[in-house]
Amino acid sequence: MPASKSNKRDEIPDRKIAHEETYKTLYYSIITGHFEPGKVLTIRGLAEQLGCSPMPVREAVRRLVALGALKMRNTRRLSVAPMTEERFAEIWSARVLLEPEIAARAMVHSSKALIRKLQRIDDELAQAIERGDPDKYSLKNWEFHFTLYRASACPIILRLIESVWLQFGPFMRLVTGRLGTSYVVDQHQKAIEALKNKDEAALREAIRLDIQDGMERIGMDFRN
Amino acid sequence: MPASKSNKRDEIPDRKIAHEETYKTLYYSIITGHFEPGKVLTIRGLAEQLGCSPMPVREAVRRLVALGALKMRNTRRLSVAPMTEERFAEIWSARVLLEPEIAARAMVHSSKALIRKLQRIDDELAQAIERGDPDKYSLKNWEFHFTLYRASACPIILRLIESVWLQFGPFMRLVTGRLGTSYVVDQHQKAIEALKNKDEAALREAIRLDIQDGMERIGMDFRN
DNA sequence: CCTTTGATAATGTGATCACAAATTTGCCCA
DNA sequence: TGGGCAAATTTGTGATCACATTATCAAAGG
Repeated sequence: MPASKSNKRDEIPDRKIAHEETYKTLYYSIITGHFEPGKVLTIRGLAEQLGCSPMPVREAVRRLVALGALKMRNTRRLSVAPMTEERFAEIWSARVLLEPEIAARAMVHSSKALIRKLQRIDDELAQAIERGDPDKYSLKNWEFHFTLYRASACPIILRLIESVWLQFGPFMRLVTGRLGTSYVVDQHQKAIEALKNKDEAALREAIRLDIQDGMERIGMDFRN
Repeated sequence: MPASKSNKRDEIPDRKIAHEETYKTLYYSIITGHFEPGKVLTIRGLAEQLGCSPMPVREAVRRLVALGALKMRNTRRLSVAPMTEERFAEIWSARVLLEPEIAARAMVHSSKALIRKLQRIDDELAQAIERGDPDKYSLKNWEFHFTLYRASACPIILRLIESVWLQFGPFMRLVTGRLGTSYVVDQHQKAIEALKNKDEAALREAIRLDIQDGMERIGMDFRN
């Protein structure tokens, strides 16, 4: 403990807190589409599944309800947020509103290291598509977007986008099943190119089209 | 219980749930600026203050942390979200991004009843300014915006805006003190006019300017 | 065979207790 | 008088129990 006045910042690595770990587990499960929309959950059930007491699950669930990922009905029934056509359209709008903007802000802080990282993630994503691995596809797609968005250094807007992703994540489960049946232009590559060229308009457009492609593919499944 | 098949919808009025009531209480306190940014809070302290056990407070706090209103440091220290210049600028951006958009969507569902309601709220707001009542001013300003935004029938985007307001709410406390010292153009009236005329561009601009006025007044206090 | 109606099981909620970690206090020493 | 160290308090976290309410399901009734 060299400095006493400047070291008041709490930079403790990260203690293992059960409800935090529980939250992360549920977070990734939801955002990569492992939960079916509307699926009924129970706190005790999740606790047993995760090997902990109901207490940490209660707190993690409360956070996810606050973000709109889960829904707690007034009949004391917990479920994954269901999807309706209205919700779907609104999520789409919110994504188009927020994500091109944060991508543009990320470009300011762009670096060669970031571009390499994004390229590597997109390579792995392409592999996942080839191999027909929907779980890995979802994960890598999430990684690509949030690696880019995090570079923006806009934590508040990032949190808003996280909330939106948590709400349509369960819906991706329905689309990942028919992965690879329809070829899509790789907007991620266009985004990387735009980053290299420092072309903000092109980046915004690439993100917007990527959202459109993804949501249209989900939307196909939605109307059945 | 007349219909059995159609009445499966759970329209139970609203049971009194302690942690829900606690959340609402804290929500209004934060969003109307009753809490100082960075102020240290304790779960037990709030529980005693609200006259309940720590349990409901824990759940309410967890929700508010998820929305960015409160901050839980890894040293187990709970506080109102502090403010920095970067956070302030980002909140401003998020507001300009989201609020004119949702206002425009509200115009589609606009009605004479809505316009009357907004006019009444703005009258009360003007009274609050005259009387130098900062608490009522904050409340009525919140009422005005969210009454308008709720009319958009966009619950997801509305939740995002709620999250943003919860994050700059505590900061309003610093500005409401010098209420009335500087005259500002009433952008609310321009917004109401735009609603009457179904002029989307004018409504967007009124909301944008209202945000700008408000944030600039807050920003003045911020740099001292 | 379908609907209704009991009883039974399961669930979210709230309270209380135990504990480790962090903060605060108070004392001592230079 | 000022700064550092250790005791004592406070705090968030996790577990467990009790309870009102809701969902589940089998049996009775039409």
